[in-house]
Amino acid sequence: MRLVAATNRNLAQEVQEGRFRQDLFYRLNVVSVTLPPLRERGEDVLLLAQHFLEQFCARIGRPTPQLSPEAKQALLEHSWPGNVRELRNLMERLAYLFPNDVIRREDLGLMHLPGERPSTGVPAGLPLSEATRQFQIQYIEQTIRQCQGRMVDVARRLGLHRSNLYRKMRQLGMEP
Amino acid sequence: MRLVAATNRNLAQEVQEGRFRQDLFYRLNVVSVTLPPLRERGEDVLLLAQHFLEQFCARIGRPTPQLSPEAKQALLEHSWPGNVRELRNLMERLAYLFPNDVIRREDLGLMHLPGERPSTGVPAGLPLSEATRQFQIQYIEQTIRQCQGRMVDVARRLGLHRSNLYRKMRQLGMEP
DNA sequence: AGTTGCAGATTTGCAACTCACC
DNA sequence: AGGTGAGTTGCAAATCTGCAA
Repeated sequence: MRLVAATNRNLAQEVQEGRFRQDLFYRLNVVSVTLPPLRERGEDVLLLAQHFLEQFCARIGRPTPQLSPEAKQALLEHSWPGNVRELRNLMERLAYLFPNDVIRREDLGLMHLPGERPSTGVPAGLPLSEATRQFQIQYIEQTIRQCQGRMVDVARRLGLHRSNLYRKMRQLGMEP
Repeated sequence: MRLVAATNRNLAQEVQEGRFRQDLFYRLNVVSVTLPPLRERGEDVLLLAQHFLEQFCARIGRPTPQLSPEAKQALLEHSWPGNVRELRNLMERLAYLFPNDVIRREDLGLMHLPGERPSTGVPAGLPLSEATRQFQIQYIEQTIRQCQGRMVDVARRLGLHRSNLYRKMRQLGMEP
């Protein structure tokens, strides 16, 4: 760990002082920029959480507590509107406020914030068929709106034959 | 450019398989998060645009069109409130909607906005099949993350039989 | 605009299988 | 020896698609 941390310092420093290859820096940049937001990074959330927790606990000189399985699940399900910053702050709070051996789900105090939806606009946990159904309804409705109801245009934009557009709509249970 | 994508994949993979220090990976991420937004990155916008355009055109098997000088100028002047994601979506739209040799400034339709962000997380104007493909990729990836890679659980949550989950993933073009 | 019939393509569930790991 | 989980394959049945009417 010490070694890696040192590497990091050097890297950031090199970049700032222009000794680090700009194209390599660019690569890293692209890699990172292309990375999805925290909520889409799955297990990384846990790795990061662990990392922050250790870091803060070490700073204030207390042993690092474990995250309970339920707590981990909660971390994975949270949408992290505040991205890494939010995760970091949460871990800091935990390090200070919960001097237990194990961090439980309740300790996190995450709860679903209103307006918190997965990036797809469709709630998680549904069967794929149902999730897809909801998505397609939204998508078709949106297209109908954009074509102002002209179904020929709608069908063309959706890449469907007219007949199948109607069939699809009936199958999805949309009436108008 | 292709190399960058490959590098990214490998890096993420290395991390997952534990051969790449997780904290170093985290460092890279932080480095990137701290980087200036797209609008301040000058010519990178054009490089990225070109890259995405090639990528999407290749996927649907059409020759890559050129960006006219005016179009390039427009790309550079745009403020990219949606960052790289927005740029990527735009190039995808172009690949599908404008089968011309040259993409003109008007084709970009940048000017207006920022209301046009669809609630679905998938860009508008795509064929339903392609839009659905993208949605399902996101949805499945999200589920895999929440199940931390245990494909039995993933299949159960998606209401699919395991075998069909794998078939679906291959059909959608997701390998890892 | 909206429907239907039909043939061909796709997708599904299911079971059975291999492979690896412990 | 078990036991678990990943990943694949062969069918037949169900579903979806394009086309023409």
